[in-house]
Amino acid sequence: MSTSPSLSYHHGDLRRALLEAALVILEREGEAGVQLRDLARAVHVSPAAPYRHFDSRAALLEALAVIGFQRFSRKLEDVAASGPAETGMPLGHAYVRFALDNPGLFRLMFSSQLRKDNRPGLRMAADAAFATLRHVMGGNTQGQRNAAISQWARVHGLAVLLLDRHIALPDGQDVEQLIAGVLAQP
Amino acid sequence: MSTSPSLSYHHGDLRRALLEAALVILEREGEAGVQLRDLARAVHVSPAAPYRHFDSRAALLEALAVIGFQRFSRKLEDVAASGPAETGMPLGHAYVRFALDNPGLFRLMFSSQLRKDNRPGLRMAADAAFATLRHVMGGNTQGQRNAAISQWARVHGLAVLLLDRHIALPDGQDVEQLIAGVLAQP
DNA sequence: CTGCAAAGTAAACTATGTCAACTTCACCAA
DNA sequence: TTGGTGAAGTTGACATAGTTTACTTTGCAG
Repeated sequence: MSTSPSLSYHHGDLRRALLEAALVILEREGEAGVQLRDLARAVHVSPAAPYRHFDSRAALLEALAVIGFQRFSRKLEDVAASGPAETGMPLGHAYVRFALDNPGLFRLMFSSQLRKDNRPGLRMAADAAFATLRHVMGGNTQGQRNAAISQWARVHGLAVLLLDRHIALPDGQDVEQLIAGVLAQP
Repeated sequence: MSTSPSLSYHHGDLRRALLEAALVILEREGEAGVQLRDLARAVHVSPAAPYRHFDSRAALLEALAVIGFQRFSRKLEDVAASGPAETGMPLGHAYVRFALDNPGLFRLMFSSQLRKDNRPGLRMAADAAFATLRHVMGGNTQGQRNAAISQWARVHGLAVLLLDRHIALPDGQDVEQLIAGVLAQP
């Protein structure tokens, strides 16, 4: 999958290579571990090379987060398409599972660092993903809206609290059981 | 409240002064804005002075987060003490309100950056705060436990999503109404 | 009065993001 | 074929922030 190691002056697909390397590091060391110089070294280019493709480190992180939202959105759509959504449970489960499967990415997507410098791309990607949610959950009246937000908040909160290991697992119970148990609540 | 501007060589209460300055900056610029050199300058000491009181920047941030959890815990206890907790609503409301009133602090408390370097002090402060929650909500059976976690997750998720402005307010509705509406859901 | 340890200072080291000036190279018009 | 041009990389340097080491000041115990 990795680009052919053309030893030429030009890398050929540096942007993608940087993002791939960044994703690996992001999951292994978290956002702070994603350093432009390291990425450059990992891909065998000079420290300044990434600037041909990203205005700044923040821009690269934004690109990562956007990718994250796209994958996230896709996952949710898949689930929504497969089942007729009797309950929101499968959707909620997919939401939490995505977070647990991509901890670094998920945290980056909801990082407040990125939110500060108002990056329209990120906002749009996030809105698109949430639009999927909103569409699936439906609800026009205020009551339905509140119910939908309540569900969303619960699922999101569960994901975040599990990610940060704030919820202690009772011995003999695995995460899946816990998620199912919590999402089964009214 | 600020320490008397004793122009002496020794500051007198540098640790507290640093934390106070850090809290202000934390709320104004977020975690990234909390820089040791800036804090030192703000308190009129040399850049290395903070190291007499904190091993590292991370240690200072941890101290801030611990303070946050203590305040948080106290808020929750106050609410729990005042009302007989018919519903969890007042507690949940206090939870969300704390987040909205102290955005920088709240985000720091749940920052994954700090969690990485396993800081026992932070973990203990967090556990103490959550113990309050657990105590108030009660619940020994697995069903009760799941219900409690469900409530907790919903409240936490609501706080986080509101902080990051991911929940759009319908026009003519303020945040309080939204919180009440969501927490009123079954 | 004396001396010692706590609390600050000064100066330097390192790492990282970032920029400016230069270089290569693929590609295309003449 | 040739020559130039712009995109993509390189080199070298700068600024800033965290951190360390060696030195200085000063309150205070004995």
